Amino acid sequence: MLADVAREAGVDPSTASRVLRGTVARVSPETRKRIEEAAQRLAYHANATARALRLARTEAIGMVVPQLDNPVFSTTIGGAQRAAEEAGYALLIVHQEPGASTADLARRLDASRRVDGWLIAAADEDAALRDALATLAVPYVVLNRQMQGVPFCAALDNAAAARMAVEHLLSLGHRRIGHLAGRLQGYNGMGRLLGYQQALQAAGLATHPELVAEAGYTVGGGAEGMRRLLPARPTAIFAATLVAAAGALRSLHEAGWGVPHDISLIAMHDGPVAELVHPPLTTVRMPTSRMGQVATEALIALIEGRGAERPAILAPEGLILRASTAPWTGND
Amino acid sequence: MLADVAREAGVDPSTASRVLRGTVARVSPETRKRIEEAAQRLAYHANATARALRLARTEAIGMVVPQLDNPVFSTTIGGAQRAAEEAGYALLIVHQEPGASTADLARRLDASRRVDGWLIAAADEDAALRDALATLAVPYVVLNRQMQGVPFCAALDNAAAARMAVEHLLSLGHRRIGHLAGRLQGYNGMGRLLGYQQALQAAGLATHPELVAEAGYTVGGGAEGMRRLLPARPTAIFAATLVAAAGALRSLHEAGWGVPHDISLIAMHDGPVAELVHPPLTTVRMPTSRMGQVATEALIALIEGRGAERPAILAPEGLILRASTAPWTGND
DNA sequence: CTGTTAGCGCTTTCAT
DNA sequence: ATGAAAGCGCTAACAG
Repeated sequence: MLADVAREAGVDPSTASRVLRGTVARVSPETRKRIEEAAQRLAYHANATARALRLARTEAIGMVVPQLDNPVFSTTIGGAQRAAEEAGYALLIVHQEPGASTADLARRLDASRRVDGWLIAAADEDAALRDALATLAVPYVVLNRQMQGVPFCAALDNAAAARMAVEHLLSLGHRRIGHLAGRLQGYNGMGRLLGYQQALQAAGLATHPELVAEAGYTVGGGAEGMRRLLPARPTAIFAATLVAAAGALRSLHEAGWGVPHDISLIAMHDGPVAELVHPPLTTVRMPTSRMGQVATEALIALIEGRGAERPAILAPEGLILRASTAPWTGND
Repeated sequence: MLADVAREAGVDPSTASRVLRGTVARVSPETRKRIEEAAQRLAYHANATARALRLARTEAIGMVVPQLDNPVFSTTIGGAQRAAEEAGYALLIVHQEPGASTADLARRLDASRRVDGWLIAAADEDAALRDALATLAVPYVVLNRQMQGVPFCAALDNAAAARMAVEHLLSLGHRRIGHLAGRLQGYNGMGRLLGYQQALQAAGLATHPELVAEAGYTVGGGAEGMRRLLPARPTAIFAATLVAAAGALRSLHEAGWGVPHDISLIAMHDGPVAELVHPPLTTVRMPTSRMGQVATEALIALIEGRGAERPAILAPEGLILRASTAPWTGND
């Protein structure tokens, strides 16, 4: 209790508060010293609840995530946590159950004023989400996608990542490059497809519809998509996600195609899974942790009235070369 | 604001509070109705901060986790989140950075009285953790291990899971069964080794030291451990974790041993990774989500003064049969 | 059955 | 430079 510290130092609580909060206070050095020592001795830490009530700021931010066990989100949380802690904020995680509408959940917590702002990492953009965001009483920031009319978004540069992946394959001599796409309706899936097309175009290659299969974000989808791509006889594949790539690996194995001997495979996103499969996957590493950090910093800026900058579209961190890609030597 | 609701309903705030909090209140039905309608109309939700200050309870619990991207922890968080929400508590995640001492982090938050209790999922038990726990001002519960003198622990029944795995291999006719162990000093690694030995013993088989290799919890460790096991010519392996199993798969592949043709492989813990590798792994599924749930319920009981029960040691959920195990047909 | 009163721990004018 | 006083929004005695 502050009162204890004040008593111990022989001053009024208000004076102790001034010192301990580091206000621009005019306090005599001796008094300051006495108070600081007393606080130290009593291991004083301000009661966050009382502060929050008085200041009308909780110094906590909430984060809505659709899945915890997806490395993309868990690393994003890591980045957010670090940035929050850095700025003295606590991070409250709200795991959005598959059923629940994204911000329905948040809304309840929002109304109870437990947090000063929201980080929203929604799986999908839908009208319901938009509506919910509009009713939020506190600032918010959207992660992992851009959305029109949202104060701040932090997203990955999907097109650049896709280009980087495809350019790698091109540099290895591949010309028939297939794409296992994410959801073609979604922000991220769309961006990756676009980058894939841009890279081919820049290399003077035509894009063939039969070289693109929507695989979604599951192993089964990846396996199934790969099977559909096989007849087109690609010599290399750019998979939109690690999970889809793992599925592709399975189909290729079943079909008797050796990786990377018969076909090269590169995936977007890096993570432990890339080293667990055989062969280990060459990937494009994305700054997911940074995305969490950037979003959190922007949110805190918003909360503290320092308006946020424009949306952050984060460039890929680079290629991680492993064993799943190799030069094309065959006669195509 | 409560005052608004009270005004709208033409009553005193205290009366509105009584009704809205569902206190055992003697309030006339009409008054109650007026208040409830007013609250509805104004979309009233109590300010959690003010409540917390008044009640000296935040209705939030904190959870310390060493890693977010480990499926064991992410599913545990999921279970905790559900139980917390069910009981009206918010869940505050504190990601323990590799460097930071487990509860050092918690301690700061603890002193600020942001949470009513702690869920501690520590990676390791050490003296520092014990000391830190002892200084906590609020109740806590330890997950993923048992610790002497801790009010409540929720852990997995490692021995039972190991027995289940080994018994499966035995039932397939295997007799030379190796074990890729976790950390042999750790609670979980030790329990798994014990169960492995128990199952062999129950089957009247001797345990051979050369059939056990400490692999830790990394791919590299698993690969390396498997290499050390090879000379002993096991016909089946029980791996303490999925990650170690994935590493083992790599070594086996490099050594030219076919799975499950030449050797069977079963791992503890089930998760997405089991289906990503080739062949898909047979596993023992563990109730990690339930562990989070049970721990949270016990913590809330502790917080609310209903003393918690004895430690919960959770039995495995069962065998998940995939393609990495097969009957032993060779001449051993 | 309902209103009055006090106070949770802190910060911030406003006085002195 | 420091103290006194008020109040953030809510709940729980205590009165009536």
